[in-house]
Amino acid sequence: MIRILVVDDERPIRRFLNASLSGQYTVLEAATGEEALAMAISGHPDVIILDLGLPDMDGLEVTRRLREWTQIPIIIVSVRDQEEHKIAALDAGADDYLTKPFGVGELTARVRVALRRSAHPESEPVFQKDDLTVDLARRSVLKQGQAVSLTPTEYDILRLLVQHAGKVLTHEQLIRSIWGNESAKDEQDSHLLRVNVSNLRRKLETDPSRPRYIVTEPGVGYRLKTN
Amino acid sequence: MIRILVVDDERPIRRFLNASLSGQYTVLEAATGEEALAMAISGHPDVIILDLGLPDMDGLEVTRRLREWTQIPIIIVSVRDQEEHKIAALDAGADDYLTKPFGVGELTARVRVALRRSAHPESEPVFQKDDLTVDLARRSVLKQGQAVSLTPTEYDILRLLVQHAGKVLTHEQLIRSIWGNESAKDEQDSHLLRVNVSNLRRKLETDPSRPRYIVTEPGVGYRLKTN
DNA sequence: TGGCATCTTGACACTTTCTTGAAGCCTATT
DNA sequence: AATAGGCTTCAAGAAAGTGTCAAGATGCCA
Repeated sequence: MIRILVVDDERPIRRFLNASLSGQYTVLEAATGEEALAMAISGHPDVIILDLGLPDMDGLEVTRRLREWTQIPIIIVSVRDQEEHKIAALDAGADDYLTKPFGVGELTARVRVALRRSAHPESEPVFQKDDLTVDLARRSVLKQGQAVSLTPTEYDILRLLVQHAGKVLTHEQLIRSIWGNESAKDEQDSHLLRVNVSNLRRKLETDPSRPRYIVTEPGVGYRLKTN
Repeated sequence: MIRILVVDDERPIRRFLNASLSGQYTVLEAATGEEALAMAISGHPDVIILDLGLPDMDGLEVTRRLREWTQIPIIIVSVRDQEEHKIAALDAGADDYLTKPFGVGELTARVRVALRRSAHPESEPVFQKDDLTVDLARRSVLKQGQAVSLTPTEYDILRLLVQHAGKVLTHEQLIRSIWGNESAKDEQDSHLLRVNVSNLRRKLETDPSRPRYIVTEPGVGYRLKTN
């Protein structure tokens, strides 16, 4: 049975959507952003219907957090009708945006569209090599089974490396992804990147001077070794 | 350049959409269903924006005909606001449905969503001969399965050779591509190129004095042997 | 407000790569 | 066989890139 995660803080709406969908799908529910993120991992939904107005976390943030590790279709459902909200949500990684109130028929039609496309199998969002494990879904990094605590910037770098494991990420790609799209060729940013990679290696590598995981591609960038 | 096919029978609307999109995309236009189907074949669009109200053929029919042979994303744009129209279009194979009037920002955002999804299948150009493997996507070079580390300049030369495998690259072409467009016929640069090719061969060839991969075309340039 | 973690910047040592000159090697031609 | 022109190799100083430490900023939370 196809599984749909409904995220909305208002109980009546969850009940309504549940009733509308449960005939054809297995419906999971979440009332907060944190719950949504947890359910997305444990519940293995095939589609997520997400309200933007959550009590603990903005829906946009939930979308971004999900997109750090999964391509599960996200259909935004919101009372906010302004164009900029729609654009922001779609660019944050959402697949569709429906303004409340909407017809159940249209919603299910858009769910069908999302499901039609997501027949693609995708790789596990987990990186494993030797004694290092990175689970993007859980945001956990383990070294010899021990949790490693990374700063947000360090985690961002590691996440990008994991998402492109085996491939070289150029300095520019990393800098753009982490500090924004502007800064093109700033020596200061490159330095900042090197410092962060150095810190990251100190936490992850057994011997930071001879990296096994994050290897330098001189003059180009960094790469996460897959073997 | 990414190509978008705009299908609408009203000239002003086509012009408007063309003006809105042509900054970032190549815009193709069609005014009728027949034209749309023909353009979808000949124009190789990456996205189709389709009005439902066409003079010769219903937009739904166009959608179905397109879906008989292609998965190009179709974004419906229509004045019809009733839910059953939306459902019918989405179930006919459309990816999205926007009701006129709509904001250009939202349209382009939804175009980006469509493109984001279809961007995935990337062909990875790989050069393989005997015990040498060059994977441009991963930026990896393998000799007998062993990773070979190249300097940026060496890799640049090899990349160019791989991209034109089998063909001769003149000294001038190589020098221009690697060190910039100025230096035309400088003996110093030619020497520099020879030194780098020599270093490259030392790393790649089993017997650098009798190259199997990078062969010299005397007086002309270098060539990567394909067989 | 102070404490805390993180971010940012600067300084410096270190490593790799680039560039250049010199010398030797092929190969075709006479 | 000698020669000339282009090609290859080697070596070393110059230039560029990289890693690390540590001291200010900055921002956040209690």
